[in-house]
Amino acid sequence: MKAEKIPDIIVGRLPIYLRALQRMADNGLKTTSSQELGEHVGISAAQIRKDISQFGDFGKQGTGYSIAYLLDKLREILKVDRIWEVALIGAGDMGHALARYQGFTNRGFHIVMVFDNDKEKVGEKINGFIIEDTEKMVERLKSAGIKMAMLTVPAQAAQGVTDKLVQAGVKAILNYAPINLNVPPSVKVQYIDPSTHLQRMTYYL
Amino acid sequence: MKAEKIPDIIVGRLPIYLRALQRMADNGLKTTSSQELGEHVGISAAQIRKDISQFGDFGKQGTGYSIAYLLDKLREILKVDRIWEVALIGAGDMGHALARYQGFTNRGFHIVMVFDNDKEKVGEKINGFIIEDTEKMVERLKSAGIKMAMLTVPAQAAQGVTDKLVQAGVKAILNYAPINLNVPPSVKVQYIDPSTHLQRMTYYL
DNA sequence: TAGATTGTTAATCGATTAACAATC
DNA sequence: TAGATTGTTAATCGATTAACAATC
Repeated sequence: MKAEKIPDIIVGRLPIYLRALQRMADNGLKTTSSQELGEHVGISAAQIRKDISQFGDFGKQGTGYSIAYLLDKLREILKVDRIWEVALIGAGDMGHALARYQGFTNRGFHIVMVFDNDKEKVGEKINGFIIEDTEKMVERLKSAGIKMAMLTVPAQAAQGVTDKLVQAGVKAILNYAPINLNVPPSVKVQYIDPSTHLQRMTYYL
Repeated sequence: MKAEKIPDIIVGRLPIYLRALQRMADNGLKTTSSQELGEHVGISAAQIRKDISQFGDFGKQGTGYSIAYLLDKLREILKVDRIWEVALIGAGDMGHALARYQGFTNRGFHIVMVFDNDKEKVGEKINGFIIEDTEKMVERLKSAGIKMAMLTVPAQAAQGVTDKLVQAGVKAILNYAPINLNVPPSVKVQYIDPSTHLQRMTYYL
């Protein structure tokens, strides 16, 4: 185990391992090997061992990894051994789909607030949440100490909302708007843009 | 310009450049430089010049790049100088949101079919499309010659549907199900899993 | 014990950056 | 012309793979 700074590219693979291990556990498996896990996620066994060994000696020679133990450790490393409260900004179609999405449960996340700047929508209920006015967002996020947000507003509104999120102390943004966001280095952004993802594949067609 | 094989990591950045340039064009800008584009997308000027120069000499010393010309070239390279017909499999919340999504227009994609295996949903209309039965999917995709699909079915159904897509000749899959898909090397997959994306950020919180 | 598989080292491979001649 | 910026080369940096001693 090394205590040095872990490259971003390795951190990025851990959730993939976590997801595959979770699935193995759900299927009743008890142990796995770097070889087997690698086949599941399409990554070489050597790389998986190297990645995991950055954080500790979690395996056993001859038998591999205890799935339950490795799951625990990965959740701990990724800090998803707890539930993170997430704000959802933008109550359009995509916002609605995320508000109803079941896939956050057991993965460490829970939507607790929904905002929209459309006065017509404010006050409406969506999956049990009352849509709140974006004008009150900074105050609400600050007082609730929320660190994560999902952004499903139109592209032209995204940077403005982002500035407010940063101001409110949000440190991680999952951005569905098809635009690059400008944030200070202390704030992380992940991008989900279906068109961009599709365009990564058309080159090969 | 080199005619050699282009690394996947470079191809993956082109849609980001394309999106930023599109935005500049929308804002009425005519030319840009690797420096300026780099500031927009958070990539070094040197890398942008190197990436672009893999495909040709599209810039001019002293003045930079014509935005319109570079847009044309990037669209051509990425093969989004045409409209790709895309099938949507899974008419749940996420499927509905994608069926209504406006962001595919002008980016090279058009949803033309929607499938679901729920007999209750089959026949229903969603954004003008009639939801079709997954049983008829392979035949329908084959005869329409569709090469791209978006998958928004539950995780436990995803691999089965994927096998049928591959059988139908689909070569690019945008997978929203939180599971790794097994496909032949000739088929490309891109993954969108909000929980995985969020978990890439919690490590830094 | 024999077989399997880890963690780690060294070698290889690939990607990024810095620098600058060419030239618009 | 002078200033700006490209395309490209060489240097640096980082990531992946192969191999194997350690050991369960």
